[in-house]
Amino acid sequence: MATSKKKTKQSADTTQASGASKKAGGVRARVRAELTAEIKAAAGRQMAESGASSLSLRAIARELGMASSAIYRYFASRDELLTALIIDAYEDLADSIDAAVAEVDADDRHAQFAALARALRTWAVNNPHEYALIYGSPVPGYAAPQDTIASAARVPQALLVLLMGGHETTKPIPKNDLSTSLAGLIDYTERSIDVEALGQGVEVWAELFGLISLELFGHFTNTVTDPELFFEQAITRMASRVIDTTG
Amino acid sequence: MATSKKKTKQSADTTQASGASKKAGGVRARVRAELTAEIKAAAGRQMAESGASSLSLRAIARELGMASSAIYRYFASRDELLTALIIDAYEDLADSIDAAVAEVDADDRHAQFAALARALRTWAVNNPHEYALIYGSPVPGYAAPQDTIASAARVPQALLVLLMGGHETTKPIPKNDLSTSLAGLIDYTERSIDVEALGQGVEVWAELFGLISLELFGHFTNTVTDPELFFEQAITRMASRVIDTTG
DNA sequence: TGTACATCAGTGAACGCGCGTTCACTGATGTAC
DNA sequence: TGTACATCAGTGAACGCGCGTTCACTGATGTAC
Repeated sequence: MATSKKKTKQSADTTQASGASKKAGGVRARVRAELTAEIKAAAGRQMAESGASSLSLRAIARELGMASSAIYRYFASRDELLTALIIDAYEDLADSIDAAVAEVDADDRHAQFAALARALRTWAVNNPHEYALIYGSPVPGYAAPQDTIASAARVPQALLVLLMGGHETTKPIPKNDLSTSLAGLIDYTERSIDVEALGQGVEVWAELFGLISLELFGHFTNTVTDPELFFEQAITRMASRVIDTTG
Repeated sequence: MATSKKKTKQSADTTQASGASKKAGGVRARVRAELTAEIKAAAGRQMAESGASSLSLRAIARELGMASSAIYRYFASRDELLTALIIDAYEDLADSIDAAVAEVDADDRHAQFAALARALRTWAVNNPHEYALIYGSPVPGYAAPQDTIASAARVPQALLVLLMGGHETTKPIPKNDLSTSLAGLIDYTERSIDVEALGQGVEVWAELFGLISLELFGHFTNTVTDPELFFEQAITRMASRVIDTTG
């Protein structure tokens, strides 16, 4: 709006990247979507080689055989590309988990939890750099914008749904330390879940990420010899904690 | 040894950084140790601002008011400095934990575990970048050398000692999935600990790091409203798991 | 205690590199009449 | 169906930056006799 209009035609050039084309079905729009995907794919490949923080727009352009400046037709900046990758990672992980849980008998909640846990670890092992991108140390100088939050929430949401299945309540939320520390979560679930069960859920959630992070980031080397096997056994114990709790 | 000796005097220049001075008590050696510490301190300050992966020798030199090449009298490369920082972080954390545990009655193992857990989280909260450096996603392009392993081991060692106190055994190790997955750890403890207890120990260990990582890396925002309070409650439950198990 | 020599810390210039981002441009594709 | 114009994708040069590392050097500090 308040942009300077010194030059005649091309003054709107700068903010071009973010806006999609008008007609969703148009040829141009389709080609644009394809190239956007290709850029993200190349970025993913690069991340797999040297990690998220050394992701370089120039290297991506090189790989795709285009001028480095051309990337700016698709992403306004390196940060915007990073954001897109983060969202994609969350969405991909959430899709994997949802699909795995959906394949299991809805009544067998132990099995559902096991499916969830396995899907989480499998995705992490197969996409270690994407995992590090979203659950490892934050990329320096990058601040995740609001856009990522909705996608990020989809992942724990899957466990929350599981909890809801067995620990619904209409009782008033007790006023204690647990309800204080989990205030945000309690609001998020619209006060429909037993607080003790919610607490166990968060603990198990943490253990899942702890197990996966310790494994992926190399802290199980020479001690936990077979992390997959250990994970499998931990699943059983975690399932008990998260399913069998009584509020 | 096989280095080219084109020039007369200074040919041994290159490998100067790693070798300490001869006399430990000499003035030069003391000054050298001080400056080494100052470099590491500056590096720490820089890390606190922008993370470990953007650590720059030039920036450190600038902060200390010296030529960037002078750093090479103290550290042979950026990687060597990183290694030193990693070792320092492990050592500092292990010292904190050991000190905290030592302050508690040796017979009260619940209290000992609580002290350990609290010391771990407190250190992490106070040194978030050091924590990320050692327990977050690995710094791209950096491979931790053997030197770090001994220091790294000191941290879980503290929990192991706690476990040994209550779950010593001379029974033969059973041949099952658990003993297979934990083979490395079992060897490390010289087969003197109950395997079930060891498994619980690893799980609790993972939960501790999961809780801290999720908190520090921003995944508790808006859900776990008071992470410290929640951690405190989780400690009690984790202590039961790790102390009260019977093999 | 004094002198000759070796060692060491620190300098400043330079090499070679890669990066994000901007800019004015050319040509192709779409749109309105 | 054809023409005029606006939009868009992509180019290539350039700006300005910071980085790790090497090198030949100067001067100060330590060591051996």
